Amino acid sequence: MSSLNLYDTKSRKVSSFKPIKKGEVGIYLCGATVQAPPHIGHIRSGVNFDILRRWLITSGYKVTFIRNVTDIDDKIIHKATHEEIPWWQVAAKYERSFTDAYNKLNVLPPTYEPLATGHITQMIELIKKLIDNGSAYAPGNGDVYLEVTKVKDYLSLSNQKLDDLLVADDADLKFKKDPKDFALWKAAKKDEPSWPTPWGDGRPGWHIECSAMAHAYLGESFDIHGGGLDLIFPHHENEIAQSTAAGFNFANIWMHNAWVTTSGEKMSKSLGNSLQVAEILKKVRGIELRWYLGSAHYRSMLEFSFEALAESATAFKRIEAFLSRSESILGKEVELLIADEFAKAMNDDLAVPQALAFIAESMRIGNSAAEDKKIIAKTAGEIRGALSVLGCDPRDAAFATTQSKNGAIDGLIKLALEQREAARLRKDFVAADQIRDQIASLGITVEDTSSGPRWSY
RNA sequence: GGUCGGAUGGCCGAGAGGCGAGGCUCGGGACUGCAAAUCCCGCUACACGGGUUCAAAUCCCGUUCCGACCUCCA
Repeated sequence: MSSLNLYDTKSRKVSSFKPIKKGEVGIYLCGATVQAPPHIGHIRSGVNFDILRRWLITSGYKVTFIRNVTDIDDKIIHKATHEEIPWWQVAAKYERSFTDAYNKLNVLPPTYEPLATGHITQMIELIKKLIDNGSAYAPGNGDVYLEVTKVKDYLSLSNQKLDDLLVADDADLKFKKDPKDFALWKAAKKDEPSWPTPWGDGRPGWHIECSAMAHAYLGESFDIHGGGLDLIFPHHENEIAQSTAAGFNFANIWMHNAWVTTSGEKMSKSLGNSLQVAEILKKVRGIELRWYLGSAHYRSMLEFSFEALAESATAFKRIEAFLSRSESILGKEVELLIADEFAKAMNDDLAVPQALAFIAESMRIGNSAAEDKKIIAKTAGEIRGALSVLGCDPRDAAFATTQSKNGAIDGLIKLALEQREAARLRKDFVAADQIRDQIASLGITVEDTSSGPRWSY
């Protein structure tokens, strides 16, 4: 069996994955800033990294997966002020909407999901360390800045030069030694939430939380750090700066997922609510949305359209139908198998599109096999195994439906179908079709097969 | 200005020197009382202009267009 190769943003190459500790993987994923409900771009990131995680688990690794929640930032404060409610109510509300979206798309809960505001102590410790070793300074206005010119290899992740960066027009030159120095800690403005520190009351800068929490849960060095493309600079660059300035090795490899785009552009708030996860789930099931979001390679832009989503859902239903047909032929639940070809695709930097081609080919073989149980068990098993890694196993409890498995209903349908079979035998097709139509109007599909009628919800 | 990605058939979406990934849609056929499902066949694409090569969607040079980031961002 092949072994895992992953693309690293820093080296810009695909190379063999070597965990720091044999058999174990530590992953830190930048999660949501909970200031609005999730749109499908946010959740694509969750799905992409969930596929990575599931593949690592399937490959035999013990995975520690940390995904943070940023529950304090400018927008949260702004929204709280605007809505006249405490900041933590804003954060809690949207944190729940993210959790709900993750659950509906079968994104596994992280091993731990730390909140930024729960780790102020760790942040203060880290900042102290940075001040003590001369990497950071507190100019007396209550802020603490990291001195970027003192950081070795600053901007190596995004491959930029410090001098090439555009300087923000409103850069504070009164207290900053260099306009590109960034805040580790921000002094509290009037009526803002704050925490006491040796430098005065304030709140965390944007990047310090991830350095502090990754350190707290994964240690000084860990395997994979992930997030969306736009986090490369400044967020991840600054995380690296803070962590390495503190003497940590930090992340070994960096993985970034690409956007969900609309009309070729990154999603923006101007699109309104239509692309929020909750809205899309009114049109398709969670498993279908997940299938769609996971189907493109994680480093490729995914051009969203409702048409493409609907087509994708159609394709997925075919696979589901194949699995349930297989179950009825086998007379038992399909066993999960991992095919070599599927593993090979996944090991190649999670080449999901190749994996999908494998699924399509297996399904063709399975469908052509009539009722050959050996072939059905293999193809259906390998397909279910693949779906499971992709988080789209229809039998996964996360997608449990409320469909009735009531014996009385099953019996009544069977009775109706017997009536229809009788009508068909006496060539009374008008009556037979009438029964089928009536059953169909209840949302039940009837298919005639060589071994009698088959029905499904 | 700097950094980084794109452009592939009706649509989505892989590939990165040599047998046309795959899916969806559409058309034809097989099967079927019909329908559905399934299978088979078809729809021969790689932004543009040069070049390298026996061979280029893929490599090189140039051009056009689109997008992302440059301290709010998945």
